[in-house]
Amino acid sequence: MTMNISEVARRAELPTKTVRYYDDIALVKPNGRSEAGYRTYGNVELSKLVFVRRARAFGFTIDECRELLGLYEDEERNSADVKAIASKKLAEIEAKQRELQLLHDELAHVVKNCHGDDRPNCPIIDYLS
Amino acid sequence: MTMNISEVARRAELPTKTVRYYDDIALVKPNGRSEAGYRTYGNVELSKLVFVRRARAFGFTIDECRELLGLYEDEERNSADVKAIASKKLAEIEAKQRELQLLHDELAHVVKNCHGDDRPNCPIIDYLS
DNA sequence: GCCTTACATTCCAGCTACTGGAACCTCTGG
DNA sequence: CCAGAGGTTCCAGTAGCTGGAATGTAAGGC
Repeated sequence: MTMNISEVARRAELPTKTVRYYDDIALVKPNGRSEAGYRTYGNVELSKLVFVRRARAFGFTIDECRELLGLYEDEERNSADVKAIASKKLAEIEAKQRELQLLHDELAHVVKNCHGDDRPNCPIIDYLS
Repeated sequence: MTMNISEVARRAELPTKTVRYYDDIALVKPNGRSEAGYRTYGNVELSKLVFVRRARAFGFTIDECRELLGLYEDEERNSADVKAIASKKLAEIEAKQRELQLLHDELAHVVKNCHGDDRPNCPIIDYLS
């Protein structure tokens, strides 16, 4: 399964520009180049791109993504290290889940309590103050 | 309850630099200035800052935050509009929740399946490929 | 074989959302 | 009155893309 940049980008749900940028900064490298110099990608690279997209969407920095990808790549690293880093990131994600729930609830409150007709003065204003 | 910038920043869990920046771009304005020109903040501004911090942490842009804050502020806007915008954002947040769960599960898989001793070769490598 | 169209390349400029630092002013306690 | 903490503005720099120009290449129709 070998793909050009636009196909891997489409599947990873990332702009091609971003995929090219991730190559430039050596975050996710193509698995090779064609005769003409086109980047080629396989399924492993696709998985990494999807993973990075998700991690980036939740505020992990590029360097943190590098660290997270390292979990999959560095077979030399012993698995106690892997487990320690992954556990730390997992705790961060769980904290993010709780915060996201709070944001969700705040907005749900708006949706639930605004009557949805044309009367002005949404009750959320009192709620916030 | 009136606060200086450092106190409101501490409570909102934002850097003072960022709070000052949000004033500059007119996202969250202080409720006034002291004699000496110090920014002053009340509870409403604090709530807004917390709300913005959460929204920003999940990839909403500054302009989207402006729109979301508008839900609380614009008493002229009829509540059908408010409800429509809030519902749209709520759907986005729910999509983010599902994506975050996927990221969580992927990492949990690492934590669960890496034996956590010093044997190399974490099984996640096979899982990804 | 050539033309068109779509897609690829590099490079460089610009944008968003901060972030650090300099130079300076002000409030507070000893 | 002075030190130190915390406030101000302004300007420069960073992270992570993102758009555009100039150019090269693969694939199907005439």
